[in-house]
Amino acid sequence: MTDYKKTLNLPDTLFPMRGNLAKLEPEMLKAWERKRLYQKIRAACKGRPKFVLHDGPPYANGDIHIGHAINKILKDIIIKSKTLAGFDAPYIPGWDCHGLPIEHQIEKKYGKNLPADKIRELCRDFAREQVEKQKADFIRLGVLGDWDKSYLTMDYGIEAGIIRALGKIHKKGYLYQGQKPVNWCIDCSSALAEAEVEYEDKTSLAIDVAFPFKHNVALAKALGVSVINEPAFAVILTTTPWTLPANQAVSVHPDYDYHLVRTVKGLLILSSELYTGVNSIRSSTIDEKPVQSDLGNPSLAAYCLVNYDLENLGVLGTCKGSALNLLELKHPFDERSIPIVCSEHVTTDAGTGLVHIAPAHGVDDYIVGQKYNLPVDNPVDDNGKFYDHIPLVGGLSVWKATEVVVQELRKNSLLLNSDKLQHSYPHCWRHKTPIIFRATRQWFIGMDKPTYNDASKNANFVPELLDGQDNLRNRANSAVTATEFFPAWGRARLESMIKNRFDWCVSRQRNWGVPMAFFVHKETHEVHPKTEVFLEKIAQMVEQKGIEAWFSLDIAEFLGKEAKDYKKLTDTLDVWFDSGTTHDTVLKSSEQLKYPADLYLEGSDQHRGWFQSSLLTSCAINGDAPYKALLTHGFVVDGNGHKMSKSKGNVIAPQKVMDTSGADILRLWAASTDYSGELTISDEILKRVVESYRRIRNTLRFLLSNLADFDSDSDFVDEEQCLDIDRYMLAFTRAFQDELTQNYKRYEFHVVVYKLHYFCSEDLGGFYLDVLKDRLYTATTTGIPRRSAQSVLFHITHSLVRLLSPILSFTAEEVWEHLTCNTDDSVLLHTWYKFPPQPDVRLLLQRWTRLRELRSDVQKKLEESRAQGKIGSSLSAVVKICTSGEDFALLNSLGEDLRLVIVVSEVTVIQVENPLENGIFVTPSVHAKCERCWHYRKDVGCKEDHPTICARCVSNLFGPGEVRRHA
RNA sequence: AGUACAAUAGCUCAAUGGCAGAGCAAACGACUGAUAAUCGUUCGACCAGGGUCCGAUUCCCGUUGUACUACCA
Repeated sequence: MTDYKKTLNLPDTLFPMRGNLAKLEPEMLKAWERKRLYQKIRAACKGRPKFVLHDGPPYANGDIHIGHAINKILKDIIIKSKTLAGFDAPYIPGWDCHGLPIEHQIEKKYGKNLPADKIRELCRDFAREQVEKQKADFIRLGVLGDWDKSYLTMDYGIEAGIIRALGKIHKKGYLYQGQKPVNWCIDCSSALAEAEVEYEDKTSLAIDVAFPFKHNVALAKALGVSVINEPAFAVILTTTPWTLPANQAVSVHPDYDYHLVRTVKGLLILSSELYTGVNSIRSSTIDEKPVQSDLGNPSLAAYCLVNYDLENLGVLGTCKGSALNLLELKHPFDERSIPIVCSEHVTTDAGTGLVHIAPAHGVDDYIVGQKYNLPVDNPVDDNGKFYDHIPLVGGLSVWKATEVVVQELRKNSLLLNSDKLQHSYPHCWRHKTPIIFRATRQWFIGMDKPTYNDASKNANFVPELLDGQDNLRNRANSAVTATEFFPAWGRARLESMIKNRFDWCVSRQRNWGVPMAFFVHKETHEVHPKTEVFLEKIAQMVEQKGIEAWFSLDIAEFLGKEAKDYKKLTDTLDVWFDSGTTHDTVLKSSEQLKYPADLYLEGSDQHRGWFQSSLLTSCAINGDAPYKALLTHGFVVDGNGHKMSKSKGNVIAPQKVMDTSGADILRLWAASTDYSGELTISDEILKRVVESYRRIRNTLRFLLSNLADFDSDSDFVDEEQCLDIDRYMLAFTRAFQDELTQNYKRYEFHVVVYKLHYFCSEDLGGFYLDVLKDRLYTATTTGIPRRSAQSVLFHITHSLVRLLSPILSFTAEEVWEHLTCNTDDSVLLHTWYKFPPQPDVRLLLQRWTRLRELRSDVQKKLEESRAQGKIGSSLSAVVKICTSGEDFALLNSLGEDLRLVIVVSEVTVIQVENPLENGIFVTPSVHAKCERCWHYRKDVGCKEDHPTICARCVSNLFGPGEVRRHA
């Protein structure tokens, strides 16, 4: 008996079924580094149109988490797909290195009493360490980039660039100094950043204060009543009585209703809106006393009167808060007049519906103050004491002042109530003492300040884009209009943020940051008139020695005898300014990159952050956005849609996934998830990803294994000589590639993954390869039918490996090595596969689409027989198809090849007149099974010396080989 | 609390003001020439609720989640 298995062309490859990615990927990374792959790609892409994705610098602190991973992977997929699409797409990764979080790390480790230059030195070292750690992980993800020349915002050149950028913005007239309330710790004598504040319970004195109206006539008019001839008061509640000396207004909500209520203590303005708070304010009082019924609902006014122990003697009038706008009040213990203003931040869950406004002591107050042009006079010094010249409380600490204020109010009969209140209050994280809000001198970039220059000089700036005046807000607005957004809602988000944002406070009182390298006049605080010249000189010094050059600089060297009138500004820049100006310090100065970038890609939080800081600085400097398009991805959450936290224990570390499953699994996950919303990850999800990876990998393996003996130089069969099904699959794959490259272009990677997977399992595994196996294995090795199949498999593999490579970079490279046997080459050095020309494939596609449907109909019937135990393998079956019309013609046209498409041993197609007679009938074959090709054929044994094989095999083995036209 | 985005089968994704479509998983079966693979068949879903409409998975309200902002007199 002959072993016919040896006569078959069975699959053969060294490409392993299991990826063993965790082990192989690091080796491949070494190989990429060894052959300088990134630099090779740059050389190969030279002269092509550029596509610049500018890397938003992650903050150089802590190990990378899954959020970093998704961001870098998406960027990498884009860079690679753009390269394949024929662009020169460089990638220069960056890091954000200055700022408070790093300074904190150093303080935590070394204490906070180090000299400033030592802190900066330690910070610099720390940041460098962090960068190296993160860089190693990013590289491990398979992210290809110029890691040797990555940019750090603490590079001396960039530090100098930041100072120059500040100079440019200053020159345009956007920079100004102003007072703004900040968190202030009395014990630190310093401003605190948000991160240095913690909330704790504190007991404060809550007092209700009556502000006398100055003009009853105006009040009467507002209320629509004829006359008011008793003293009237607007009543406010405050838990910080010490802020009353800085009071500049009383605010009402424009849409709330307000009553003028008669009491024995005078006429009081109180809101008649429903009280919506829980009884947190003086609850004991409320519980004990019934709410006055003649006011009807439990309104704020009703609650207040109960608290004040006053009887409602009648409501004289009612009006909307907006009607009270700009009425004049008398300050309760100062001679000043103050206005009533309107503000949306007034609420009904506590107080009177009227709020005392001290712009120097509260952010909301400050905002309202800006709107109404109220002065930001701050009466409190660095140590929390009122300045000596302040009446009543001069020289007192704010806490002492509280008592004095209360006494004064009581004396003036303007105190309606006072009570102790426990509430959450900000405290200094170091001293654990209550902080205060206090306005200090800060530097701002003005959103609405007119641009100071003639715009015509600026090549990029298009004045007609501006909506109205040339200022930063309008410039930013126009720039947003000119930007493309993925997904589209990003535009509305950025737009509304630009519209509503306040001036950008760019100064910080910290050590680890780029200095605002100004000389300011000791008396007037004005910057030196020659600032422009100085800044350039300083920038040159910083270029040599880093920011330390400024801090160690001798003022006399610069200013000579003027030095005594000026001081060096010790403020540093908000770290967002550093990253926000990378379009100026990195894009413009790099030979590889260009301004503006084609794309910025970050998490959705960066609408508030980097997207905006970059937009503002670029609009200030250039008049337009530093990017043509913005792409946003969501945050990573767990399988239940909840955010990851250590305490919940649902954190998935990218390092762990890479070390167990491999980076390609993480990449496939990242690509398969729709990033426009939140991205879910869990062990189950990863398990599914691994399974889907295996499917793709196995398909590639099968393709490779059937190309083992195929030499593309000598064995290629021209398209027109290929069998019908091969020509169909070629056309199909071309269309498939076109679709996928479009999906790549639109950044729809999850669609790419889905389609790739479908293609591998349905189009290839479930159809084409299934049909092809017989021909590949049993046909004459070098005959046209087999070479035709291999030619198309070659095209498919080359197309597929490229389509995979932006996502499954490691696996694609591994395939590439097996496919080309060239270890110097890389799939990433190529562009999308160029298929041979194939004119007019419409009919071809149509025919086979229908054939596949009919094939699937037969398979259902086969399964029925199989379930009944009539047949096992589909080759053990004989099929009779009764049909009519086009289907008959189509099936019949395949002739003998039809059974090979359906993968059964025998098919007869019968034309019927009546559609009711349509049907598919399956019976077991009565013939012997050919030992070689496993078909059940009547002609098995037709050759005497080979009694166990069929005629087809005989011809393939000893004759001219079988003839096939269709499949 | 406000704003934005999201919600479809166990998982990842589609489509649609008029029968909700895939792949994976699962179940069953076949094969043993892709074999820790492969092929086939089957099973399975519109966020609870309310509204607009002849009709809602789709539009509106609400719920839940996420992000940003505000946490306050």
